[in-house]
Amino acid sequence: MKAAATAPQARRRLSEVIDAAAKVFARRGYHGASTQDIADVLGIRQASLYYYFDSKEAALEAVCATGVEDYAERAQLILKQPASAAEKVERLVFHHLAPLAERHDFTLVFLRERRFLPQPARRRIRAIEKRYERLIERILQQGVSSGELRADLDTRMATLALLGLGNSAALWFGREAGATLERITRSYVDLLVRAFRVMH
Amino acid sequence: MKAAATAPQARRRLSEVIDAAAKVFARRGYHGASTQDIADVLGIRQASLYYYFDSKEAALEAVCATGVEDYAERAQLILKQPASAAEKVERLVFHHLAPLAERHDFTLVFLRERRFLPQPARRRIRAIEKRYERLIERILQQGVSSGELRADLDTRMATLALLGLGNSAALWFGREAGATLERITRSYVDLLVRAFRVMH
DNA sequence: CCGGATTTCTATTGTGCTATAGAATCAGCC
DNA sequence: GGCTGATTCTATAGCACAATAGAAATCCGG
Repeated sequence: MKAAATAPQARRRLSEVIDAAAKVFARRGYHGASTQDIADVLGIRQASLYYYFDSKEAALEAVCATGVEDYAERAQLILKQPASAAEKVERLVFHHLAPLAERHDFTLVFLRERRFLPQPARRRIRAIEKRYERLIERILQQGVSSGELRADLDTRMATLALLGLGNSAALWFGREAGATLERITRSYVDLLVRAFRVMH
Repeated sequence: MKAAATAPQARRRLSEVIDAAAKVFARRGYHGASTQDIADVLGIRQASLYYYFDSKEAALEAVCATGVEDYAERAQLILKQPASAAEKVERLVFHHLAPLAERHDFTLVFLRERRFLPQPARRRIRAIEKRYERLIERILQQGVSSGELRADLDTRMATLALLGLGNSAALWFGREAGATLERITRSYVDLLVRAFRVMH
């Protein structure tokens, strides 16, 4: 980001530009998208974008950052809440999938294009991801300790499974007929809880 | 493909070229990769590639086709085999993950870059995918009918879950320390079987 | 309605890329 | 040892793209 825009109007315009970048990157991929494509969405000239960004890569980082933010914070809250392990898994899945409704493009760009970020930006983004992953794993370990989840649960693989399910849903969400957020959430929570909890 | 290469030597050389394309597309993404990059891997000139392919897009299709082929065939065999539903799920997962050992690049390119194929090629590839998906769903339905899997299982979502798990593993396989194919397979089979089967 | 700040514009530079055309080289066989 | 087809080469056309410089337009508080 170039200008330290603080005025609310400026902020809003900047977020419109980021939205446009997200839309274009999601549709065409980072390298397949041109800055001209983004400008077209906004109805401005290609060069005008450089008032908002120093580079195309900076635009990608802004989109990816929007795509990851909040995940770790929400997981942190869930970790601390007094609730059963099953409820915590449900909340994790719910909050993982919910952004698909309003920020689908950002999620897609984060998942597919973050690997093209230049090293420093990539590390910044990866740190947030890692924090989120660790929180999920701790929530599962909590469930194991309390005896609600199976003692022999491989919590690392379980974490990757939960993330894999959620992230894969992002890839076909909107193209899979009949797959509402509610149905996906219900199915996945059901699946994970059955797989994780102790028998009874 | 340009030349109808039939000599075994020519076939082998062509597959070397496709391997190189897979490697480069996997690393840099389709649009981020140049034909020069592929030529560099092979130690030949950029223009020489056009002896093997009519276009960069044709190279992508060849890689994607290699990435999907065999999946549907194997699922077809599993569907017909006399085995328990749990065993069939195990074989499905096993055969879904096994190619990661030898054809990781092809799998990655298929998963991430197939969407950039021109319409006709994309349809050809998608037809194979669809067939694979339908076979998985039929195997699950078979298990429901036989009473081995829960009667209230949402087989469509279960199919997407199985695929989502397997495909997400492809994305981090090789970078996740300690995650051998065997461990991943075991964890995922265990997870899915617990989630799908009737209580007891 | 003035003046500074914000936003968008025109114009351009330089680079990298896919793809084509046609020449040169190589391998095997008669 | 030269013919033949397969493979790789040189050279280049032609276009698209990211990014810069600096001028114009627009907006807003006083």
